[in-house]
Amino acid sequence: MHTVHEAPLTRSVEDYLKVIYHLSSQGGFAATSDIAAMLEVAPPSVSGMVKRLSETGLIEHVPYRGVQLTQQGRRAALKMIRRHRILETYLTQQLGYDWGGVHEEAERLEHAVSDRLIERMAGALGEPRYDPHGAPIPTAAGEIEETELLSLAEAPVGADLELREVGTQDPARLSYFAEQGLVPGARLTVTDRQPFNGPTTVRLESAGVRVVGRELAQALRCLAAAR
Amino acid sequence: MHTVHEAPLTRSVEDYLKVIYHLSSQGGFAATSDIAAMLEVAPPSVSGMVKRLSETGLIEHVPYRGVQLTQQGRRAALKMIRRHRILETYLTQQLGYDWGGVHEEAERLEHAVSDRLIERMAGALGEPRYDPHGAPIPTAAGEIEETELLSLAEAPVGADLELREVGTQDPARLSYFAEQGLVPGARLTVTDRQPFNGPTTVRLESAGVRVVGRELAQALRCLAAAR
DNA sequence: AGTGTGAGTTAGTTTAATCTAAATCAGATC
DNA sequence: GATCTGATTTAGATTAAACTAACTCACACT
Ligand SMILES: [Mn+2]
Ligand SMILES: [Mn+2]
Ligand SMILES: [Mn+2]
Ligand SMILES: [Mn+2]
Repeated sequence: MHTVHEAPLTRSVEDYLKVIYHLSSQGGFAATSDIAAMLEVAPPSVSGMVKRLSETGLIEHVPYRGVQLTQQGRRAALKMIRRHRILETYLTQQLGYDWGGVHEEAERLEHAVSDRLIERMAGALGEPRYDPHGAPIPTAAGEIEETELLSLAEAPVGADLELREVGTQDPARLSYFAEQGLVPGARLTVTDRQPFNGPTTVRLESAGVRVVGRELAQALRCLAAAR
Repeated sequence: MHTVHEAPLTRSVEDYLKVIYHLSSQGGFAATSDIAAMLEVAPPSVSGMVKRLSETGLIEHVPYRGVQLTQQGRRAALKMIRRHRILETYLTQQLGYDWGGVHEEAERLEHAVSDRLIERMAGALGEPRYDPHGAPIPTAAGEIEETELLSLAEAPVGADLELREVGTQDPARLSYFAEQGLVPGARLTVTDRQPFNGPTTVRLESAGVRVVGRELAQALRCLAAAR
């Protein structure tokens, strides 16, 4: 089990790997333009980086089709995702950050912390399994829980659901969700959906009725509630 | 009090400013070769950076003599030193780091944290005034305590002293100091000094006698003890 | 005053990461 | 099957930060 040389990755490389992980997690290829959009860089910048990453063996590139992570790349991506989510959890629970402001801070810190620090934070938190947005935290060994979740926008009327994960990192949306009681763990029943991409209406178990437009509903990822 | 543009500083620039601060804190100029040695880069790298920093107005360069910080540069340096020392204190007090391992971690984190995070950490610690090595922490406003300290290597025999600051960041030396009880706050009396740069012998108020070689004694900075 | 030496600077190269402009590809449409 | 179009790649430039090799300066010593 001797790991070879392992040149340290740059901040840029680490961010590319995370984005490629997210874009290809449903099995497909990550497209150049999608990577560019998520990282807010120009497409040629991505082409350049893609060449270097595939020479290093972190990704597989099929020209004009897209990229996928190799085993090595996936390992590195999951390590960064663990760092990011442990940091978000720590900042929220120990330093009073709210779940809107935490992403930006973690986005920078994830590249600067040592493994040691992350494990100390995880220890102080009692090895948390989910971040403040409900996203699963990969283990130090690189395993991640993969639960099929259903977005609220496509849940059938009548379904009893548990909100598990809030899939946005926009502070404004997050603070709106929080004030609506739409947070991970919330129990709800879908009572109505309007046609033509219209809003979904839900009844929250511990609060009132909420009408959620399609765009926001897509970010709310749920699981059939245990009853 | 409107601050102009303020382009964000790079990691490199921030480290240069800190080093220049330390090298010129006794009033003089920081020499190119000293900067190079402390940052572990080649002298021409320093010359190049010096040109850029003086164009930006962060330092004043007198060719062949050295550099000094401008007001703006000093402000930026003190901000980094605050970050570094708050981080060291936080890692030590909240996350179980020992005072040997903490410097390296802070050296990277100081460039990634936000002002907000630093102030949260400082708040959680009760606005600490000294870091784990006894070094004063600049305030958020950029003020730093400047106490004249006497190195143990030059303290007269017979002096009653309080050890205030341990001026090294080498983990091996730090752990040796800790096991000898030579930590900030320790009270001691100088009982002997051998000639020709020989060792200093001290009696620790709450422990026994210690013989300290010249090199280590120079790192122990003391103040005449209040009695 | 002349000279030697070490410190400092200049010149030129390298690598990572970005950009814009231009060329090319692949798949959809006619 | 030819053509259009948007996505992708290539080409070439820029900036930060480092390096080595070569040159130059300041100053101490003779
Ligand atoms: Mn990041
Ligand atoms: Mn998150
Ligand atoms: Mn640093
Ligand atoms: Mn310190």
